[in-house]
Amino acid sequence: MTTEHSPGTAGRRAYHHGDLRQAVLAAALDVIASDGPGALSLRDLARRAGVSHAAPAHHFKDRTGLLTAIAAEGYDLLARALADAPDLRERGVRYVRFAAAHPAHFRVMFEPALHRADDPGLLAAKERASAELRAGVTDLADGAGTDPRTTGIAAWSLAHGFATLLLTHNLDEPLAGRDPGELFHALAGLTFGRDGTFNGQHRNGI
Amino acid sequence: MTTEHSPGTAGRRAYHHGDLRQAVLAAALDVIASDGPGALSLRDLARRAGVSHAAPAHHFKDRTGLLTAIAAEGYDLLARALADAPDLRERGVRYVRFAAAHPAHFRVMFEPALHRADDPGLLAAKERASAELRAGVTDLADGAGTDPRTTGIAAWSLAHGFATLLLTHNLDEPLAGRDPGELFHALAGLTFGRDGTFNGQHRNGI
DNA sequence: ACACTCATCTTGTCAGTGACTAGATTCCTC
DNA sequence: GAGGAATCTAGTCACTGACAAGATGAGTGT
Repeated sequence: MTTEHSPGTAGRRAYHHGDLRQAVLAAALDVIASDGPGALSLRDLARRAGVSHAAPAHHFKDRTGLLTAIAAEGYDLLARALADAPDLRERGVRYVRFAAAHPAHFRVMFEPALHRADDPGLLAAKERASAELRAGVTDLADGAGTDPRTTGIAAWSLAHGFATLLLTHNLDEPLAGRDPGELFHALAGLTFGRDGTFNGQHRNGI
Repeated sequence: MTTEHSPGTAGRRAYHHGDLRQAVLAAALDVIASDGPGALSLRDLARRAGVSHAAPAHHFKDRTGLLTAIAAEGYDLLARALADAPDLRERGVRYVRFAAAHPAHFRVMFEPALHRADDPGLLAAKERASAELRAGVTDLADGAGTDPRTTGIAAWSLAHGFATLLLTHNLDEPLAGRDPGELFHALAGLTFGRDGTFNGQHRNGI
């Protein structure tokens, strides 16, 4: 239960948890993924970790601090997941896979009311993820006359909408157990070409 | 403040509020739209309406009941907003406009953890909205060999993602005060043809 | 006018929660 | 091994959601 940080004190409950921050984060992700951020209780997380009710506050200041840390971690994971994607379509697939693999992070990231918007760590991670998203679109700025900005919003909307509907169980029936990434890959083929450009550009370019 | 239900008792505070249900609903939508569902407090809503802290419970049973009522009302409003749309593209625009006009409803609708999933009223309203969404896609089932089901998910994802990003303030900068509906109209033109079919169908059909 | 019933609202209460404070314990570094 | 910083405990306060019991008023039939 409580991790013993020193072998010598085996049997006696350690005063220090060892890695309370990680334990609280992990428990919080569990709760959020299954019951949403509203079901989060700092005292419950403390109980799960086997520490007093006020212990988590030292690591995260308050509830908002915990959620801010989760959001920042989420943006960081997303940025890393998107890096080095070959084209826009694959980037979208990775976006969807990220949401499926880290549902708690994803939900908290896109609920601004939950975190401290001016947190430096959050802002930095968000900027990294944002840069990765933008990078995916500039690849196709060489195309026809369509505004790349608008195109980027379209691509982001498609992936984000799919991910959101997935997490809110609105695609459970159509998926029927299939891999969400595969379905999105197929679906993106209807709107994006294999080379990562919009079909509309080709059509307009003819 | 408190509506007097009888002219004779003017000046004396009425024992009955008059329309507490509507007052609580309206206040709840205000709070949710500005600070999210997590900031909802039944006692605060009661205070705003000028009634005792337990009065709202009679109308909504509990917190979940209140949110379920909001979700049901939202699905009902959405179904009505989508009805009689000329084509899929316009249906998408209306979907986005609905989210912008009823942000609180929209947020609660797509957070299943907040409502009682087996509520009959909710299920009925949800089915009405779902039927309207499906109706928009069957219009283009006459097209080429692409799976209409997949096409429907793509269209829904695009509109839903745009709406979600809009409400989470991720499109504030690109929009810069412009009408979200207009931007989505333009954006949908990149993926849907003017007649409400996917560009990809034409391309494949050539 | 009267009794009956039901919906609505009030008052009182309970356990659980987030935030804060002061103090105890342990770790780390010099 | 001493001092300081990090981590955790214990106690408290205001607030919240949920529940129960009772008060008030509206509507209805006679």
